Amino acid sequence: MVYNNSVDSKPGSVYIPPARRHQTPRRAMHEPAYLHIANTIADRIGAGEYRPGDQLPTESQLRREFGVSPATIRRAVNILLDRGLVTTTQGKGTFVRSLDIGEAVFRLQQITEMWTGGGDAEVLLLEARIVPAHGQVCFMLRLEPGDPLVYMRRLIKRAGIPLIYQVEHVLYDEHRPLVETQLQITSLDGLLMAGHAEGVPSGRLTIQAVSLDHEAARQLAVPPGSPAFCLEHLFRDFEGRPVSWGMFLCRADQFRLTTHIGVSPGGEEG
Amino acid sequence: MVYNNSVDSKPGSVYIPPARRHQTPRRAMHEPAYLHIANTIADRIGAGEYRPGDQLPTESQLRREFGVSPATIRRAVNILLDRGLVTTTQGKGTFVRSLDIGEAVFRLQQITEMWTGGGDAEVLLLEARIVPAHGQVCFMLRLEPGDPLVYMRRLIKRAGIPLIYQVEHVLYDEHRPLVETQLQITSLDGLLMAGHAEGVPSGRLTIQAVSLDHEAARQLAVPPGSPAFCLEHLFRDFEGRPVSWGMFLCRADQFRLTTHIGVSPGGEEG
DNA sequence: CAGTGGTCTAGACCACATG
DNA sequence: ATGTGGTCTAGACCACTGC
Repeated sequence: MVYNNSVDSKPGSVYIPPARRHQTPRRAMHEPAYLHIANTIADRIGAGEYRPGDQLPTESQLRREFGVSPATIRRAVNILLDRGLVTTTQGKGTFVRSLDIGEAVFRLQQITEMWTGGGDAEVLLLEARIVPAHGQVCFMLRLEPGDPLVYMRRLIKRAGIPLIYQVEHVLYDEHRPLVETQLQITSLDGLLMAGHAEGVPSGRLTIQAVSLDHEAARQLAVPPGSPAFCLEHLFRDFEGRPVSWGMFLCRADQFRLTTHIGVSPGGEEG
Repeated sequence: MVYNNSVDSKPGSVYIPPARRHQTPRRAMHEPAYLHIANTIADRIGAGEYRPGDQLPTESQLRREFGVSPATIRRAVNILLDRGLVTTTQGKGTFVRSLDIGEAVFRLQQITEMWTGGGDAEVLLLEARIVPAHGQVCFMLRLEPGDPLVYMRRLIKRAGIPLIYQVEHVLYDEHRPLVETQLQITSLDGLLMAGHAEGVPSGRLTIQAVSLDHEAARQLAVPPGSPAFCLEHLFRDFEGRPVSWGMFLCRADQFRLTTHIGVSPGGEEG
């Protein structure tokens, strides 16, 4: 079957006629069945009805209980699977996982929301000039020492409080309008969009704890040696060549990452 | 339709006969079609074939191109969706997203792997005693001041290097065998399983940058004031009551979190 | 061998957006 | 009204596990 006929709707088929199709016997409407099923099972796990190590009802049993097709059950189980609540092994069954700290994932969005949430944040361009590459920058951006690149420093403030001190190196290439674009970025949206320009499809981010040096501490208005998150970023173009490298230094007293493991706390209806 | 007949296999149905069923015309075999399609599209985005803002081919076009059913295309698009590569809006289409730093997610597994990867890590129980609750612990575990709880300190070393200094408070309840279990945990697997015992289905984790105080710095063999990751954990039982609160202090020079955004770098076959 | 999860099909119906 | 994504069905086939 090549499956290239146009988008169906030939009357008289192998389908059950529209008679007695459940219009919306759904529980709260506008919640898909697969989501409802996934949430229901998750709630049972959270309530201890299904305990870690237990085998879940088989998909046949589940589809009988919920009265849906196999595919819908499969989709629900897949959701639980990548929520980390269960494991499945083919031929054996689906089992409730015990809680593993390693499952936790932290979303960087929590940090970016800090300066996109309220509209009163501002970006100050402290410095921007063309400098010759040297030291570690050469290695990160794969440049020869002396190659020109754009060096920039920015400060992000909110309600008068400095939050983030950013240092960035960008490839200097007169064939790309990158530089002009970069220099003008004193808006927030621009800083969030990686590379701040088109042609950047991928990047690597690293976060670690650091102590602030004198200059960074001065800009962030904290004592030297204060702790901070260091968010290092490296962006590449379509050919995989690095085009931008830098770091965001985030005051530790202003930033934290929080997440939940196991059954989510915002457990709505059951 | 109640859909409770047993698991099918009645011969002679509405299905196309096994004649000319593609056994494995799959590209590298053992790769599902939906995954292959998702990866193929992701590669095109990474190569700049589909640019940010562009509309992807409609699902009808895609299913013609790949010769699969609508459901398979949908599944592939869903994968791209929660990889953050595209957005979909009903009635309009599927569009390539421009890279957003906020999309990044960091997996805590990177940290736990540090002491589960090699087998030469060890856990030292520095202290364990029953103390009356006081101060912030009362608030976190919802206790009255003076209520008994178990106070523990542990040190995780690897290859002789101290990596993590852990402080933990656990509810003292003689009806639960929690205490005995807790005290014996000097193994790594036990530390990873949240709550270290059954009955803990959910938890909250927070990570932030801190400066080490004298005691922590001494245990970790670094100068006081050195930076560190502070991983705070709070676990709850099936009724939602907090049962355990503590923190892992991780030497900054030993731990970092790395992630990738956009098209993944380990892009295999195209 | 039967039971389980994993994949896929060929449609249908719905909700939404646009001209 | 047409085209888009979003959901779902009824059933098939496959791979794996365990008896």
